Amino acid sequence: MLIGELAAQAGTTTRALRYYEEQGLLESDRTTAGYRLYEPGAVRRVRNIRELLSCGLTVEDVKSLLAYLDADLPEVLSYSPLCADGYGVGVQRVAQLEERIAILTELRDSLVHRMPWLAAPGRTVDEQAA
Amino acid sequence: MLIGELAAQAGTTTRALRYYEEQGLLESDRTTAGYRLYEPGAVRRVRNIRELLSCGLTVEDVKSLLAYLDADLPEVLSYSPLCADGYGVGVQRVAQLEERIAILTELRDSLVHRMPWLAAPGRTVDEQAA
DNA sequence: CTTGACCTTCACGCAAGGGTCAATCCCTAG
DNA sequence: CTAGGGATTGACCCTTGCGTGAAGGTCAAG
Repeated sequence: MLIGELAAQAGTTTRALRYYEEQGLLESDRTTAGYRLYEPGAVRRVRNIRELLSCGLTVEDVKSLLAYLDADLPEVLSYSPLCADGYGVGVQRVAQLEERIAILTELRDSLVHRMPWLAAPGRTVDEQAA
Repeated sequence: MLIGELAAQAGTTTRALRYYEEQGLLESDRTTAGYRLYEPGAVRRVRNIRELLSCGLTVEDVKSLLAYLDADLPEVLSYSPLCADGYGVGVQRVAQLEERIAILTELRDSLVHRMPWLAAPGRTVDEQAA
């Protein structure tokens, strides 16, 4: 399978696949002409990579989970001894996401606080002074 | 007042002040030698700029509020006819912040959903299946 | 003379790719 | 056998936001 077909089957672009390879998330054989050559299993691998990325993991995070990328991800993530590798990554990333959320929330609140007439339809601002 | 002193009094760096000027947030006279020369009022202006930025407004946002930067910001923001200019900016920026918060929150939840053993100490995940 | 503050201009940093380039390769029709 | 069109290659710059950093030069004072 060439890169174009893999991209199509995995629902992404050739550009992204080359990027993943450059980042060390993906490997490929080469034809004599230098074309990247993939086995059918690469489709699942790429889908796994993309799902993890879309969940908020970074390329670095995914890199630390390389060993599990060819398996069925939902199963592995739920039950397996990936814990040793995955637990740290997951905890750290969730913590980071929550930190970013907290920062943005404070930002939002401070903005609303500074411009009271904004009367946030969202939340807080001293809990709407309720 | 030269740029170094303004930076010190406003609690920032000379680099940032030149950057603000480059972005059109700040003006300066020049000495014959080309040194930036500021009036004492510039301190408040810079503080206002920095506060608005730290509240989550962008440089572009602040640019649209140029006319109010030399006044007492809390007062202006709370009561004045800045509304015309500021309301749109504020509403838009709050909306953008809330969108980013929503994106990150979904990301966090999807990650926790994928790695159930994370058992978020934070929130949601189907409200902790409570 | 030398130090220190100042000047401008260019480049870099993050994240995950997108866009575009010339050159090379493969397959097919004529 | 050959031309053409589509796919692929690596390499380069671009994106967003808010600055930071360095290089190389000018200015004022001790």
